[in-house]
Amino acid sequence: MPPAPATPSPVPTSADVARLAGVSRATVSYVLNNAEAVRISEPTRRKVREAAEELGYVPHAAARSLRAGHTRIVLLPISQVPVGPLYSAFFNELQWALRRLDYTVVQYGSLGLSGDEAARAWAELRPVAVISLGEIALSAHNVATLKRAGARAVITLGPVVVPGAHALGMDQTEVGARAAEHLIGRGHRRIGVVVPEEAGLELFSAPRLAGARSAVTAAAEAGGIDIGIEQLAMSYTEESAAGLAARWRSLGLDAVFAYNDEYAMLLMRALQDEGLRVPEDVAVIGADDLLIGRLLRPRLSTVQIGMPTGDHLASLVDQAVREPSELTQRHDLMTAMALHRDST
Amino acid sequence: MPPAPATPSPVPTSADVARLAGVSRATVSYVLNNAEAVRISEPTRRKVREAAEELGYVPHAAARSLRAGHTRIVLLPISQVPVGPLYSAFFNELQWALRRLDYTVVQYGSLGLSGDEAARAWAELRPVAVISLGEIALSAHNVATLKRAGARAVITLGPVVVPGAHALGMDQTEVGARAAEHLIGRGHRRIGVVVPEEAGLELFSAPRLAGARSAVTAAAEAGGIDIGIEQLAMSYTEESAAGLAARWRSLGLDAVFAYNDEYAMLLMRALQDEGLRVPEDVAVIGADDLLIGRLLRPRLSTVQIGMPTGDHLASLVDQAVREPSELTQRHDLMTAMALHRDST
DNA sequence: TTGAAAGCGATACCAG
DNA sequence: CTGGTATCGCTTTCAA
Repeated sequence: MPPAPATPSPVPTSADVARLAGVSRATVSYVLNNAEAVRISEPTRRKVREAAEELGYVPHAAARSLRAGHTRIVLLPISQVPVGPLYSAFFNELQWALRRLDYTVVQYGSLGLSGDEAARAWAELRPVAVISLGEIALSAHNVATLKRAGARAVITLGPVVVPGAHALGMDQTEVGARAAEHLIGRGHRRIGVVVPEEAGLELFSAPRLAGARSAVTAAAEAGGIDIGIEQLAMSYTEESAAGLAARWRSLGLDAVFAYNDEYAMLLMRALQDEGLRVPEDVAVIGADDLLIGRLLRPRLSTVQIGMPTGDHLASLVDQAVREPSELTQRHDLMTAMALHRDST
Repeated sequence: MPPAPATPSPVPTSADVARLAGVSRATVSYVLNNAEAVRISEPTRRKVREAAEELGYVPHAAARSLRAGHTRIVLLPISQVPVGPLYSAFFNELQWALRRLDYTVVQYGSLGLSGDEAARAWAELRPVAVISLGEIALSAHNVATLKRAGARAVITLGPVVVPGAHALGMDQTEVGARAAEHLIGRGHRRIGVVVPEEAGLELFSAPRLAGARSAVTAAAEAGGIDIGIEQLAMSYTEESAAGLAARWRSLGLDAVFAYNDEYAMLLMRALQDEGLRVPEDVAVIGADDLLIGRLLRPRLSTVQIGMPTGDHLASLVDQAVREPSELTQRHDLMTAMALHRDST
C-alpha cells in the first residue's frame, strides 16, 4: 500500500469549505462575509459555517488584498534606539487606536537601510499608510515610490519636512526652548546642554539643542544681556557622567539642560558626588517628566511634554488615508511646559 | 479635450515593465530575481532593469507569497503594558536578528482579544512563525489553528507551556527565587513581595512571587526556621507607594522584594520619607539592574537578569521553522543573579 | 534565450 | 437564491 499523499496538512481554502458544504465557493464567500447584497437561505448558511468550523478555515489575507487591490496595512518603521517610556507609551497607544480603526499595523525594522532601500522594502507590502518617526531620511522621490505603490498617506512625525508627505511634527525644539527660558528666567547666564552620544538620539537631541539655542539668542537680544550656551557630549553611563562632572568646575557653567530626565538624574548624581550643590552651584533641568525624576533629592525640575493621544493621531492618519489630497502640516500636536521643582 | 482617464496612478506591475521593455513577464521575473536557472542576454537584462527603474516598479509581496504558497512573516503579538527597558531592548534586538535572517516581523496588537479571536486574526496573515510572550492565553486548539494555517512554529516565551508549541521560557520564577534567597541569606525573616497592580504585569509578577515563595519554603525546611512572606499590592504612583509606606510599621516586615528596580526605588523613597532607614529597618531589593537603581542612596540591591541575545533567540526560531518536528522546550535561556549593593 | 499559460486563494459580476 | 468564471500580480513549467 502506497504511503499517504505527500501533502500532510494542506491549508484549508474556501474551496475545501465549499466542497464539504456542498455549495460553490461563491456562496461560501457570501456567507462568511455576511454579504448584504445577496440573500442566502438559512440552512445553507449553517451548512457553510459548520463546514468552515470543522475544517478550521481561516481566510488568506494576501489573497484577499490581492483581489481587493489594496490593503489596510499601516507601516510603522521602528527605530533601533530606546526613545524612552514616553514615546513607547505613545506608540503603543497609536497601534491600538489604529487597530480599532481596522488597520493592521506592521512594524518594520529598517535600521541600516538607506532611504531608497527602505522605501522599496516598505512598498512591497503595499501599505495604505506609512508613519515615519524620521529615523530614515526620506526623499521626495522615496515618498513618490511609496505613493506609486498605493500608499495614500506618508506621514512624518519628525522635524524634517519632506515634499509630498504629511507632517504631523512633534516639535522637539519647543522642549529645548522651554528649558532654556526656565533657566534664564531664574537668573542663569552660563548654560550647558547635554547631548547624548548614543546613535539615533540626535533625532530628538538636535532639535532640543537648537530650541535652547534660539531661546538663548532671543532672550539675549530682548534683554540686552550676555548669555552663554555650551554643548556637552555625554553617554548614558555612570562613567561618562562622572567624567563630565569631574571637569565641571573648569567649564564655568551655572546651569544645565540635560536632554531628558534620565540623563539629568545621572548627571545630577555625578555632580553631587563631585561635591557640587544642586541647585546652588549648578541648576539642573531634564525633560519628559518621568516619575523617577521625583525620587532623587533635590526633586528634578523638568519639561513636561504633552503628547497627542494615540486616538487623536490615529484619526488624523485615517483622515489622511480617506482624503489624501489635503496635505496636512501640523506642528502643534506636542506641547512643552517647564515644571519647576527643586533642582533649579 | 477629455480629461485624463479615471485611474490617476495605477500601480505599475511586472506586465507594465515587460511592455515597456518589450519582453514577456516571465523574462522580467527572471531578471529581477536574478534567476540562476535561465540565462538571459545582457542587453535584455539591462532593458528590463531600466524599464523597472523608470516605472518605479516594486514587486507585490502579497502576490508573491500567494504564488509561493508561504510567507516569511514572523508574527509578534505586542502587549499593551510597558514591560520595561530590558524587554524592550530584547525585542528590538530580536526583530533585528530576524530581519537579518530575511524574515518580515509583523507586530500585532492583540489586547482584548480572546485566544480564539487572536489565533484567527494571526492566522489570516499566514505567518511562518508566531512568537508569543504569553499575554494572550493560547490553547492547544489555537496552536492547531495556527499550524493548520501554515505556521511552522508557534513559540511561547512565557511561563505557560502550551501543547504543540515550542517553549523558550524566560523563567521569571528564578528572579523571585534569587531575590528571596539573597534576603534570607542576609538574615531577614519577614519578607514582603511587591506585586504591581497594573494590568498585564501579572505575567511577570506572578512567577516572580511564586519563585520567592518557593525559595522561602525551601529555606525554611532546610534550616528548620520560620520565615514569613507576604504579598503587597502597589501601583506605579507616588501615592500608592506612600500609602504602603504609611502602614509599613504595622506589617512587621524587615525586608521587601519590590518586583523590579522601578517599583523598588519608588517604595524605597516612600519608606525613607516615612522615616524608616534602609537597610537597617528594612532591606529593599529590586530586579532588572537598571542604571537608575544606582543613582539613589543607598544604592539599590537588585537581581541582574541575563537575557538571551536577539541573535540567539532568532536562530532558535529559525531552527524551529526549518525543523518543526523537533519540539524544543528550553527554560535555561534567562539567568538571574542577585547583586548586592547598599540597600540590603 | 524567450514567450505562453497555468494557478496560488478570494471576491464579485452576471447568468441561470 | 446559487453557481460559474474572470480577475488581482507573480512565479515557474513547458514549448518554441
